[in-house]
Amino acid sequence: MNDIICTVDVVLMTLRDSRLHVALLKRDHAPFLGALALPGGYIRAAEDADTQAAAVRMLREKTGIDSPYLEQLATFSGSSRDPRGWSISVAYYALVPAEVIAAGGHPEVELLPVEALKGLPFDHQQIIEAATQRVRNKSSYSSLPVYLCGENFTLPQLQKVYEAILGEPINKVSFRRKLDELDILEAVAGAMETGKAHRPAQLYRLRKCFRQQLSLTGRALNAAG
Amino acid sequence: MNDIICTVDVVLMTLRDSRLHVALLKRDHAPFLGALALPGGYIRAAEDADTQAAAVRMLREKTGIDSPYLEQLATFSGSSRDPRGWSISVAYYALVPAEVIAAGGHPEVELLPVEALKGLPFDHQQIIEAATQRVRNKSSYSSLPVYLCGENFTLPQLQKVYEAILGEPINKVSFRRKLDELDILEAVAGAMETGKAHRPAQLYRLRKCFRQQLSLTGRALNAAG
DNA sequence: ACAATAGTGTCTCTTAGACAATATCGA
DNA sequence: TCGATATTGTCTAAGAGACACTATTGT
Repeated sequence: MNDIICTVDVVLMTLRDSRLHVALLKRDHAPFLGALALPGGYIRAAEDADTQAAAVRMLREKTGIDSPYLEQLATFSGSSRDPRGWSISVAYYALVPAEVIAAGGHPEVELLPVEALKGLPFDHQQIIEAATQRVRNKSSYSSLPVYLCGENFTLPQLQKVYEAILGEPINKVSFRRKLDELDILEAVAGAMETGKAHRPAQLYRLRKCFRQQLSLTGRALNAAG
Repeated sequence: MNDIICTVDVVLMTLRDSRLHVALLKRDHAPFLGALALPGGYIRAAEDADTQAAAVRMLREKTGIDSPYLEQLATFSGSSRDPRGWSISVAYYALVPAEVIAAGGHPEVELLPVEALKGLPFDHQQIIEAATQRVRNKSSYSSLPVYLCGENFTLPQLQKVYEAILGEPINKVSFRRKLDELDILEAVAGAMETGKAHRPAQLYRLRKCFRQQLSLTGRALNAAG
């Protein structure tokens, strides 16, 4: 029918040491055999219902992860991005807590900070930059960052996640007001103890009805806008 | 290499009678021969540098238009959207003033309101809905709607365009304050006359440096947020 | 002069951010 | 009790919307 190479790539992101990281894997095929690259591969028309399903399969096969949040990012294409020929890559991005990546049981997954990446094959650098920009932008007006937290988290923890992504401090009162308005979190019975030498923080979790959907704040969470 | 059908579809939108319209064409090939559908077609690996170039070509061939604003919308895929088999459609959307469509020299182009479409082939209805949502959303925080105006326009005209897209009235003072802050428009020498029985409005145009890029307002232009 | 809409000044109300007071833990 | 951080109350400042006043045209 045609000679276009159809693939899917997944930008699996997490927060480690207050910095966004992306999951990369050593390629086990030519081209770029052995190079660190995004988990991805050919769409299999016979088994994938659509590209989203292909992305889910790819993530599961290569990292052992089923991410609750997986969104289409954009499609990258052209004759020069893949040495094998004219290709299309439908890119997706996923956000998970760092523990989930460890629990995936694929120790070969490498986490690298999204800045200071270099020498990536194909246009993977560009794809990662687009994903980073999307996450930063979307975090400024939505509840996206909760997917980077574990199931339970405290408000100060969540605020630190937002600040890490947005790269600037957030007003504590405004932040809590916003989350209160959104009404997407619910307090968990027990407070966080961990033996910290200060007042313990209340644990929260995403309310059931919001487990897989995002909430928009309507206004930016940060000052810059 | 594979059996995936690779196509591009373009949602060409304009404003007519204060309502968003989409350009549709009667299909001249099977499947769905004769049905109204989005302008689109196969990606030609031999002549298209990438999918964006394919969309530009498609728009030019089928409507005679070179749109200054053409953005990737999303990619639609799967085994069931096209009766010929597993397919990928990279969808783009373009915004032009209604006059540009007439000037394209393709009288077979039909303009239909984005609401009340029915019986479209493939998943074109869904693609158009996604484009409509994107335009509405993006208009609430950017200068996107200027691409629906002609080269010169008055502020009251531009405000009516915003209001038509957003579907709600905008505060005049806030609207002008916002545009003033954005600093993307410049006054044109002559005022609008047209013999209206009232004070004439100043004509404006997009400043050169903003001809092809969008400006973000940082805050929503409408009340709802 | 009148009708009609453009353009502008200003007041108010909402909301974001600063500041600070209170609460609660471990040491 | 002290140090540290969580949580909450309140004041202030910035920005959006309401209102209304002035400006300019054709009839």
